[in-house]
Amino acid sequence: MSSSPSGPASDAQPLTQAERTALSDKAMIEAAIELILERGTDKTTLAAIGEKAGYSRGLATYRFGSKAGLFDAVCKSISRRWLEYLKEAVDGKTGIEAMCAALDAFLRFVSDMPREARVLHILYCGAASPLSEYRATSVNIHSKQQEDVARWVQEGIANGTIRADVDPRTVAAQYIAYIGGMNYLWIINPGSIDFRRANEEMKRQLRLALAPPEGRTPQ
Amino acid sequence: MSSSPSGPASDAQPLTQAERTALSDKAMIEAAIELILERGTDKTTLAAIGEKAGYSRGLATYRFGSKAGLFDAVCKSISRRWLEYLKEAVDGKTGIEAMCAALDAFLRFVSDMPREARVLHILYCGAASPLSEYRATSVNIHSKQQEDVARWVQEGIANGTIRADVDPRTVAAQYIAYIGGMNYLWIINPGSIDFRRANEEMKRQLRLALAPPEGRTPQ
DNA sequence: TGCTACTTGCTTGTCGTCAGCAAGTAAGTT
DNA sequence: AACTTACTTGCTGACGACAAGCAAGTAGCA
Repeated sequence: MSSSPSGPASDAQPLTQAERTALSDKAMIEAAIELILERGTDKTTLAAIGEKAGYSRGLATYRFGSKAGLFDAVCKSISRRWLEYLKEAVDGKTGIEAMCAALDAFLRFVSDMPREARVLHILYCGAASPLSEYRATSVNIHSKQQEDVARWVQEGIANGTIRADVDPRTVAAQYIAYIGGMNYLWIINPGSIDFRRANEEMKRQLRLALAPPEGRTPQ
Repeated sequence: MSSSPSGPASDAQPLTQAERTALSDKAMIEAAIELILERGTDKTTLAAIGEKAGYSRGLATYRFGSKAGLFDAVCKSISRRWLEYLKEAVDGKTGIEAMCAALDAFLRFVSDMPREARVLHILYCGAASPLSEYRATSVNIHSKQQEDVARWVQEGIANGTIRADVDPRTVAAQYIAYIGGMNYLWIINPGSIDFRRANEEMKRQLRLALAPPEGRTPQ
């Protein structure tokens, strides 16, 4: 705002059109994250986002079409980063091990990028409202994650590390619900949750609840 | 709107002031619930609430002070009804039995009053936003519920129905998180959740995870 | 009981702000 | 130089919030 009168990158050689949009997109998404953290979604205006990003008040609307469109983009941007954490942690694991690894990955994500984790959840919450224009994004991400977890459970059943009488889809829903719910409690009242301890406890309970009755059956 | 030109109760003897406000309050909260279900919080206007309730566009603002004030009132109104369900179901129970009874109560609440359950969750979601003016309400309710659950766990430990090495506060947070998370998944994508089945599964897992290692220790 | 002063419930007029749009300007591309 | 794309500016309708006014209920006093 003070150093660069014509935008956030006025120096050096000219940028290509693609580079320009990528730059302004990124700046606006970053600005949106900060403003949502500060004021929440309601009190964040498209004009403020554009200007905080170093552009005009109109750019956010022009680029993303609407407030919901912009939030959708922020949602997708942060989700992508979270999925990288998840992918790396789970890698080839299955069954209970995959579920525990995912819990750890989530804890790491929340520790490394608390701002993004917070904003992502705030946006997911917005998706609970009827007629929400980015509900589809939330549904897709949650469905995909549920499917992933259900597959881990199924594989765990197949190789004998998970008792055979649980329903993979139900367990998956419970698992995703637990993570989302903890995140909510942490967001509205951070002091009341010992996230690390809850995670350790949860891993223990997963083993207790999902392991086959008497030691491993021979695989 | 069609039958009563001067409000929702134009017939019979005149009402006292207190009765009049009670009536209009109730009408507006009911109207708000319907509109939130239809359009979500963002697209519900104070004017629409007042008019749907059979009054003027200005009454909702006048009575509740602001949009947030109105949502806070709706939140409290529905919470009160939910707590009645909870109280009746749990009654004098403790430990795992109380936790299972509360799960059943929640399922019953969602079945009996799906509209209210939905709206309550939508409002709780709104409380996740920074600067939310009814966040305090959500925090209070969730804290109180967490304390209740922690007490059940503690009592369960005391009478030997719950293993002694769990942390009541942590278990309580997980339990509340689970319920809230399931509610969210159900709201954004009702088809993907078999609520009843998940409940049965959850009750089984609570018993597995919280019961003492080898049968009951003598109380 | 009837009259008057006062309080409270509710409505209408108005203002500032914001999302969204359309027309215009500047920067990059061929 | 002609064209496309990135971005800005001017504008409008809608909404939240407020304030002034009207009407219905209440209380004091004969």
